[in-house]
Amino acid sequence: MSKPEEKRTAPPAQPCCPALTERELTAEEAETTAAMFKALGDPVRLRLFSKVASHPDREACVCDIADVGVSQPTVSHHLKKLKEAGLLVSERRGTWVYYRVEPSVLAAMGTLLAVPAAA
Amino acid sequence: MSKPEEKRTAPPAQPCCPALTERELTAEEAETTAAMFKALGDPVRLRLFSKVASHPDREACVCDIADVGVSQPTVSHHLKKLKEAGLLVSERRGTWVYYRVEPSVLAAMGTLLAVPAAA
DNA sequence: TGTGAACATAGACGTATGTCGAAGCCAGAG
DNA sequence: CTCTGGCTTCGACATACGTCTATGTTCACA
Repeated sequence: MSKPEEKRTAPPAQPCCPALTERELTAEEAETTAAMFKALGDPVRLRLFSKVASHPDREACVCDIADVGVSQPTVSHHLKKLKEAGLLVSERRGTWVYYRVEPSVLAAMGTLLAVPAAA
Repeated sequence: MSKPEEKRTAPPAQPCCPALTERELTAEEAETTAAMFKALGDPVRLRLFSKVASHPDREACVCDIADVGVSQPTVSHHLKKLKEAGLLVSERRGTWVYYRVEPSVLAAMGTLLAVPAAA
């Protein structure tokens, strides 16, 4: 524990993987992808994400979404996690900070869960 | 039509939700839905799930998927979690136990992440 | 320049989670 | 019945996680 490990703030948002039903994921793919699912795996984070995602232009000021039943620092903490997972990006505009969803990542996850018509 | 359902600690997520971009989730919806994402939020579990999902007929014997770098009891533990989340169902056939994906749940999650063309 | 508002960071604390080895259960073969 | 192989459960442990309060930082405006 010596060097400050830097967390990814840039989206890994590649066409990361095929549909889960197509072929099994490699250990590496699983690591990356699981991180995204994990980010949405908390009720508070999921609500925050859906609040941002359902806002006009899919972006929202923190002050507009902060009412989720936990303290303000906790909200900030969760938004940071979502950002680190590449699901949101943030931008400061004067007094306020806006969070916006990364559509490519959303699409990638959708693809991952796509289930072919074959039954 | 209706067959005896097995016990789950997490309720089925059939009617669970609209797309995340459509409207914000209620606290209750978020709770249910987050549980599913959480289940896929671990690399080992995600690999196990993709192994089952990519097998013929989307089902596989434990012995076919157990090679994910952790001990066998740990594999069993993770499969149980996936089952509790409603993502897999299991069935014993003689000596072996088979796990199968629940397609409806997969589809529900896909819908959740669907991104409208609203750009 | 000072003050207040909006967010972020730091540190602490209790609980949940992932992992293992050992032991238990169940079904098939002798 | 006994033995053996496949899988689950049990008990224990270290770490990660979510939450809080207190404190920082950055901006707008008088």
